Amino acid sequence: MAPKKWWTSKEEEALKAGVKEYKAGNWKDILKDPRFASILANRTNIDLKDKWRNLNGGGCVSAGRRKASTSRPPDKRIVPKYVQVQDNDLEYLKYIEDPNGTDLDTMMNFLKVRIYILLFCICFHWFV
Amino acid sequence: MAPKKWWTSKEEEALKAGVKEYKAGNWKDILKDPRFASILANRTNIDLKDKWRNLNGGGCVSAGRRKASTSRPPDKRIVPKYVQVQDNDLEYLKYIEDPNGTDLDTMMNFLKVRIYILLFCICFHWFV
DNA sequence: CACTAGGGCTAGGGTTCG
DNA sequence: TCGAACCCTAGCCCTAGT
Repeated sequence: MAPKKWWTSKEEEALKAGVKEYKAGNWKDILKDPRFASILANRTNIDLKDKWRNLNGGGCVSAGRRKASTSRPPDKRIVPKYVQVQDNDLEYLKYIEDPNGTDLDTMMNFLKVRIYILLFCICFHWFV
Repeated sequence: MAPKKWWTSKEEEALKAGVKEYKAGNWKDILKDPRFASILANRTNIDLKDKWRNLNGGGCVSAGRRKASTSRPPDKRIVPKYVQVQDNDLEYLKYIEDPNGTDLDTMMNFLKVRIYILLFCICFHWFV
């Protein structure tokens, strides 16, 4: 088995746009489109098919049918090893590219930059 | 939820022998082996995997899949809806009580307090 | 050989129950 | 509360059919 390559939002959006353009099933056509080729460079037509299946509830691709989702609603509970992103946190994260989430290190770097800018503004204000 | 079927010693020994033969991760191969098939008749490959995980303290299970490593490296991966806590992030989080993690809002409030303290120290230093 | 549909498999986090 | 057993699903693989 190859190590899992998790789909990024960018890839997911490219796939959705590709399906909108070429319809589901024409995976190779999507891959060959120059608009999506670079984004989906390390995805195969099989990968596209599998991802589309997952996006549609794991059922079959053309006629979706699947039992009701049993997934837990995104409440405020403590999540071991993970920090859950709440809706009201989006304000803090809106400048981070991936809307689906990001690793904490990236977020921390983002916050550091914000702090440095804030400090610079304060210093500038006091000097002039 | 299905009623729990507790593992017998015989099943456990068969699982261990199967892992010795086929390496952990090849659960279906173990089930198909005639030496173990009858003993593990009412266990699925998922059951084998889960049991092996329990036998090994809940950690990583598959050390020898036939084709390649399937385990995803635990670094920097993008996690939709979740922000993974990295080892080098513990520095930021060590003052938060819950060792298992916390929701992002709590962490953000913690960071805000740290920033206010920092600003106060700077102001104090400049005034005196 | 190239491509797609669909079933099957594993890993790993989550959930339930004793 | 804790852990064994079970559930859920993303991503990948395998095979049949065209």
